[in-house]
Amino acid sequence: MREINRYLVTAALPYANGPLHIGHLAGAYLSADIYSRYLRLTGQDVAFICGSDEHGAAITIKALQENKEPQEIVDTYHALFQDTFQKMGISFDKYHRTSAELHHQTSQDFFRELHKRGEFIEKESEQYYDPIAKQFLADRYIKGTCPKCSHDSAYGDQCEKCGSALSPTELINPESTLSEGKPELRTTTHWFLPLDKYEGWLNEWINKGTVDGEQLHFPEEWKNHVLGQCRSWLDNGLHPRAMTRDLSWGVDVPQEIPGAEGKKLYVWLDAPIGYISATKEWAAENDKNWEDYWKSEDSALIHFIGKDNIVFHCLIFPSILKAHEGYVLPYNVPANQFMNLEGDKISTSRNWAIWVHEYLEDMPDKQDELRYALAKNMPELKDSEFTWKGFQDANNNELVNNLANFINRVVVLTNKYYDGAVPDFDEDTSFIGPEGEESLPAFHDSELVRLNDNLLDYRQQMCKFDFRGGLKTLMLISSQGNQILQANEPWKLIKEDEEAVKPIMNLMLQYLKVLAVGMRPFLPFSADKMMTLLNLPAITEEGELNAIGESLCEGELIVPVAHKIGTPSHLFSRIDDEVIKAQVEKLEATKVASTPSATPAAPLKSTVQFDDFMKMDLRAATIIEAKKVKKADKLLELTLDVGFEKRTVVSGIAQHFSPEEALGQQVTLLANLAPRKIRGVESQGMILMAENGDGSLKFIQPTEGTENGSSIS
RNA sequence: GGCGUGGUAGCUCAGCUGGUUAGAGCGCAGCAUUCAUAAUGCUGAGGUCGACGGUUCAAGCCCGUCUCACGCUACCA
Repeated sequence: MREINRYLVTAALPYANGPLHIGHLAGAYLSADIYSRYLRLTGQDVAFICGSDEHGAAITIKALQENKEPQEIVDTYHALFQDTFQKMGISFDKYHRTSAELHHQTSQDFFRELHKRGEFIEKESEQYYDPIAKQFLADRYIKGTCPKCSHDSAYGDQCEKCGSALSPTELINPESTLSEGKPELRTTTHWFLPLDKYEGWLNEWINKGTVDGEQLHFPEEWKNHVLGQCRSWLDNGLHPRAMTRDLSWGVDVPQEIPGAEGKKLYVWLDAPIGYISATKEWAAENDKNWEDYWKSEDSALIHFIGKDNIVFHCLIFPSILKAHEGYVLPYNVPANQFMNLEGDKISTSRNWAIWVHEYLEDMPDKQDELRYALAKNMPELKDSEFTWKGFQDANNNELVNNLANFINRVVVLTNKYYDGAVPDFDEDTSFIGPEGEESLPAFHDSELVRLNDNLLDYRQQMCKFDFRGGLKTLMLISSQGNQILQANEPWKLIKEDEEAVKPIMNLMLQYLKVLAVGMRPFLPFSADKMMTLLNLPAITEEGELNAIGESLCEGELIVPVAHKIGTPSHLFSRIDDEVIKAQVEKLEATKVASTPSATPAAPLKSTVQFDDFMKMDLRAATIIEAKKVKKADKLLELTLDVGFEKRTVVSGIAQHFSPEEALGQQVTLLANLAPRKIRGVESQGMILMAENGDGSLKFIQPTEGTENGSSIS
């Protein structure tokens, strides 16, 4: 196995079209930060890299909606991200952005190299082109009449009214949203990465960790859900994947390549290369060589991501790296699952989230409290749940009552008995250990060893990405400190035998330093306060953990005798019920605010002529049979009584209505829609639905007394 | 629909390659204690380990069926 001498830690690039919520932190950033800080404490060479993902159609759309330039949108969110991460203590070595010139160059060079090597397959297809704007149009840039509901401004990929997924060529009267002109079909070329060709080595690499027999990682160290997802894809066979798009906002395909005009790199190619360009920028600023981190056999590349990104980071990006040659492949991808909030999925669109920038305003200087609550309950192996009550309990019962209180009682006693100076002691003085065990000669030494054993447990857990376990071990150290104090009762003992108190208090002070350093990855702000409290030099994350471990092993003190500590001050404070109640109410209020009236209505579509409308034949009809379409989650097969005949219609409403609910409903039918086979069933028309702001669907129903088959106009 | 991952005490979660009475933290009850932010310590009560069936001397852990949650994917005129 190769030796590892440096680590490149990445956290998923956040997409610059909305603020960060606690799910983002719990999913990738906090884990990545904890791990990076931990590695630094063990003296490792670490580059912790991230940046804003600023390209893609979604950002252009948002810009259009808000009547802004895409650059304005990404500037706003990039600034917000930077600020939020910095305030939360996420210790990126470099936080970059994909709109940076360096990134454009880097990703273009990458594409060039792959192209030169002949790794791409070129595929032609017919696509709409706007002759006025002189570019191919992404699906989202084409509007037209929905063939399903006759909604007159359906997008090329989806009709927002009826929710149908569309392909641009299906639209009636397509129109470019850029120029409002009529687009024409033209042949366009795209470059595909033939993932199917890589199946062989990917299989070996994922399942055995080897490439050409060389051990690159250990699959048994990877998380189950990560391996499972990868194997699932591999077993089902991979397919070529387009690496370019016809878009206006993104990284240009190198223009010297024939056919590149108007083409942009696919964001999923562009984004992970952002890790590379960010590393380059960092290296240039810090007198490092970026290639050491990306191209050297003794570097470990670790991607922290959420579970929705697994395939990309475990299969597609590695394929890209390998096709280019010279790059290391990921050593581990410790993807987290998702964090739910108060019993519900976190949802940006439903505004069911705790926004980190708002938290920072509402709860000033409580970054570590949030970091603790998230870390303690991180979705490392399965989805987890965040509740405000849980947050309060974790703060009050664990941070305040256990940790901060332990620290405080030690500092108070030390100041009271020894005027703040670490006491010297007779090594043969005995006392009681945390489990109430009998004291032995030189007990203090063996207690230091025990402390080190805990530290070793902690280190092992941290190495295995078991951060919750590591945090728990630290809290155990704090608990054991409380136990030792309780068992020995120095406040009583001091009246009978002053000498006997000294080894106990000395040991407790050693505990405090271990806690301060060990907690640094989780609670960076508080760890610093602890060091100040102990009047010790600030933690620089340059191998302090190793130094402590070595000393403890040898039975040496890590806080020397006679060292003068600071005066007591509280590390954490209680969070009252009212504060929690206010947050819960704020969250509940978003549920009300997200009701249809508060959701912005879909923009009006462009004007149509009367004749266009008259082309549609709308009829009243009643659903007389309804059943689920097999092998389709969203489809109901409906039989409609249209008065003069019966029709079969397949409709994508199964997730909103059960067959029983649909049965007997009178609906509006678009009767002259061209028939189409869906999942083997011919659908003769389409029923009209209204979509509310919350995404729920309602039938468009004639009032009572309407006869089936009557014409609607 | 296919594939993947999970469903363990009131709550949030651990349980390695199957092995004696299933664990932790919080909450709850009782006792002890006061140095400390009404903090701490000890003891205890709580689980048919999603359901059913199977393999085994032995299953939370293996196999099958089902169910629920989440992710990826297909479908969505």
